[in-house]
Amino acid sequence: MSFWLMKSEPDVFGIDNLRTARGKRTCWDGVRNYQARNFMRKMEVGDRIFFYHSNCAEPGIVGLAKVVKEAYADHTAFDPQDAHFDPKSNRQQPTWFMVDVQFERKLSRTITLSELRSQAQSALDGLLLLRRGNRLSVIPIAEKHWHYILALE
DNA sequence: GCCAACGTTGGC
DNA sequence: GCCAACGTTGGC
Repeated sequence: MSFWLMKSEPDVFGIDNLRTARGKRTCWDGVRNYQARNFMRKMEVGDRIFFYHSNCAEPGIVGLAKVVKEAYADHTAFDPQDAHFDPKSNRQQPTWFMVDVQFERKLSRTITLSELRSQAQSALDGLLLLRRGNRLSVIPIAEKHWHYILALE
């Protein structure tokens, strides 16, 4: 089993959108970055996910989710009407993939980015989320970091 | 293959 | 709204 962090903008799709989605689950479509795509293709059913709110007043981890379907073609790349349409991707040989994720629970409070950053030099050394200039929307989390961060709740 | 221009991400 | 960081594109 592996551990991940996935970013989403709360104004677009926040933790409450996942909580109230049908089956409390959704397909994670729209990823158009090769590194993030490659991480998603490594995901397995049962993998744990930190749900992270980005581009908002208080960026940080707000909930937990899990992988419920492994990577498959992101159909939004085939739709010319979709904002994430990519003419280079096709059904025979898809460029982009998505996984399905399911809500587990909200945290009792937001574990903020600044809080994580304050420990970047010690307990959370090497956390990719804290790497300078990092913009990846899908990030692997070391198991020891996962447990440490959860204990901050 | 280099690199400038451009678009996007995301913290602040 | 600003801007640094980064990825992608396209001319050469």
